[in-house]
Amino acid sequence: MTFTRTLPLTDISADACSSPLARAAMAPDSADALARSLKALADPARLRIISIVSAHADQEACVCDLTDQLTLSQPTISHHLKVLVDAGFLTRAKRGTWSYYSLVPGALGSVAGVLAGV
Amino acid sequence: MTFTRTLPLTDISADACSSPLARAAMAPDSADALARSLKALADPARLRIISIVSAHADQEACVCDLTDQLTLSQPTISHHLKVLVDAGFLTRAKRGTWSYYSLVPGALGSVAGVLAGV
DNA sequence: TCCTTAGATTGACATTGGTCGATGCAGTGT
DNA sequence: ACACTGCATCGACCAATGTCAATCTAAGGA
Repeated sequence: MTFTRTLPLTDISADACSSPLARAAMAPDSADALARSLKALADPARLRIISIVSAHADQEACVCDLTDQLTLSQPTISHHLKVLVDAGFLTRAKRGTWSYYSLVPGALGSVAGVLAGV
Repeated sequence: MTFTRTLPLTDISADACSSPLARAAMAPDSADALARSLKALADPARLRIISIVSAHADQEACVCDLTDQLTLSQPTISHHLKVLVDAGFLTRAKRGTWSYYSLVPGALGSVAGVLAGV
């Protein structure tokens, strides 16, 4: 069944506390995706890892660079690196005995951009 | 005791895998602070809350707006709101029976800016 | 071939974090 | 005064997360 109603412009749907919307809210899916990215970044050790990698002239650092500067065990650092790779912020390149980690270009900026637009 | 050594430009300190630095890495304190902010944002429900608040024309929403749109219990939503207020992303204004939450201007953009500069 | 080294993986542990039901509390209307 | 409503707080529970010691794997050098 359908209704046709004439309402004054000041009518606010059912609830007295609600105010009008200027635009649509974020979709649940987008919120999930952004939250996953932010979770990967929301750790001091991981932020420092990203910072150390990006501080290198060639945007690349090996694990030994990180174990030197972070007061964390090697397995823990390896764990954080995996989280960042899985989240798409770093890539791993193995050369000889060493593993080199690089920033994925634009990944951080993309998250920052989405965040600013929320 | 002090040393004076003459080294070729290609010398890389002690470790063979290390490459030169272009700039300093993030300080541990800064990493902690940024991580705290990101942790507050790194949850789908909280991102949607921020989005719903900012979607309102007056940048303000009451709790009933949120309980309508999020499939979460009222105490859970209240918990998320507290996290966001404590982190400095929202402010609370109680008027009559209702609590209205507003965005703190620039808070989100500030985090996005710091993130982009890491 | 054996030993050493760089780093990833596993398993265990303690801590944090998200969720809800129950309760408390301040405004509002009757 | 009383009941009701909107929201915050509390207590408990379970899942997710950060950390490390121990182990495993692959690459290099003797």
